[in-house]
Amino acid sequence: MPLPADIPEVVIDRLPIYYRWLARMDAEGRSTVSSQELGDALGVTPAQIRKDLAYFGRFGKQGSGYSVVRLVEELRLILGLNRRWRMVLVGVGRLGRAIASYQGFGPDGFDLVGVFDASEEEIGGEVGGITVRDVREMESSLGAEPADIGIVAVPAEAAQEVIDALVRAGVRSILNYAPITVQVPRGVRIRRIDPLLSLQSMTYHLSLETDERESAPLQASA
Amino acid sequence: MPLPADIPEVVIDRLPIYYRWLARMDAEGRSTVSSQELGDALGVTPAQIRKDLAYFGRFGKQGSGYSVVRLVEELRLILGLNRRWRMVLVGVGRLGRAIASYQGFGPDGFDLVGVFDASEEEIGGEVGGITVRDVREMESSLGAEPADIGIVAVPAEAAQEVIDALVRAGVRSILNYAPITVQVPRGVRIRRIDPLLSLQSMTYHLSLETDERESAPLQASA
DNA sequence: CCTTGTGAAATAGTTCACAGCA
DNA sequence: TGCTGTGAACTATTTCACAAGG
Repeated sequence: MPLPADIPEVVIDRLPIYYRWLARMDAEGRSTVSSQELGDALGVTPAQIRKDLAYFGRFGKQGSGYSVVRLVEELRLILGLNRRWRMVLVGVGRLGRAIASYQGFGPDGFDLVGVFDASEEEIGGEVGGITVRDVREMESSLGAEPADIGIVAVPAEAAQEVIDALVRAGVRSILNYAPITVQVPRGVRIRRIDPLLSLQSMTYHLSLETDERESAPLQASA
Repeated sequence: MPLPADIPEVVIDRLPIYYRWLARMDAEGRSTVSSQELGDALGVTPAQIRKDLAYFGRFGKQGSGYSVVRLVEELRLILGLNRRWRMVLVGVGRLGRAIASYQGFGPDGFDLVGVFDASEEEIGGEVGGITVRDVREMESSLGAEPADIGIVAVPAEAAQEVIDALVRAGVRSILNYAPITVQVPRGVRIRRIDPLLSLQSMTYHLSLETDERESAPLQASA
């Protein structure tokens, strides 16, 4: 592999989107695709797609475009989807249970291998087919059986503490569902899944539109 | 209000993050905060915070910083959080049910006012205290009782169709939980909640780290 | 003719650094 | 003194536009 220099994060974020569409096309038997068509399907400019892919190699053929199978395979390698990843979940409230029972991660190479909670009532119980362990023994558990990714689904108040523990346990990538901004040391990667933030930025635009609509008659008559 | 020109989307996306932290500080009785402290808490540079806020007005005081209550109130107005928003949910599978029963939206002004599904077995049932209606009557239902925001939690195959129907029904903001990229006409705002994409971009970095660690000894000896 | 890969140009976003005010 | 608001400088990202290859 070319093992690239430093690729902008935005580029990395788009690759899974390309990958998903291409994998679907591949499953449907499509053999080639142009940056134009891929871009049309995904709402991205063709130039951007070509630039993004060019960071990693020269996968296309002038005149015909990209081989779908080839590109799927390249993206699998680039994104590290050619192996399985071990995830642990912390928090088995409503949300944690929903995540644990979600069947959509497994087929893509993500295995839930551990579940932790702080509540006496949950510890020892079973969630998503896995026995819930005490979050206080998480650090030592992960020492013996490391995990690649931590999923945090605890209340906001507990999130920082849980994330600190995950980091101490050597987890370098965290998916945070708790509605709070937490600190992580350099080298640890954290992503938030926070629908409320999305809703609140959407209402900014909705409010603007309402204001415009209300003031439009005034402007028209002015 | 200043009713600003065109604010970059990234700025709008940060406001709810500021808002959340400030609301918490306000609840704890904090009276003022500097851009420095806010930035430290949220992992943002102070200059960025000042620039972001300056798009909307001059809320700070030299020497002392920002009044927390004042800023919370300003952000409430800017983000349109001074009123309630009507949301409809489409899809009552596992994920849809989890969303419907999530109690975290209500306190922030988001009300679930309608739930739709395509399955005969679900229609007429109850989810999150609301009767599930046939998605085929969604358009006319929303004509009578409009909604501001649509939440899509259907399988990927159905998502585009459902979103088209929401758009026809006049919904201008959509939160898409379906694992697929869909098309919306200009003027309609869509945000995806897609944990798998986050995981897949995290594994890019995880793979890189693994590669580095493995090749480090070779480099050291070279 | 069609479509890639890519420098160069353009646009967008962030950070600096400091005047000015409390 | 401490901190905001803000032009100016810088950095990042996107788009353009075209040579070159199939």
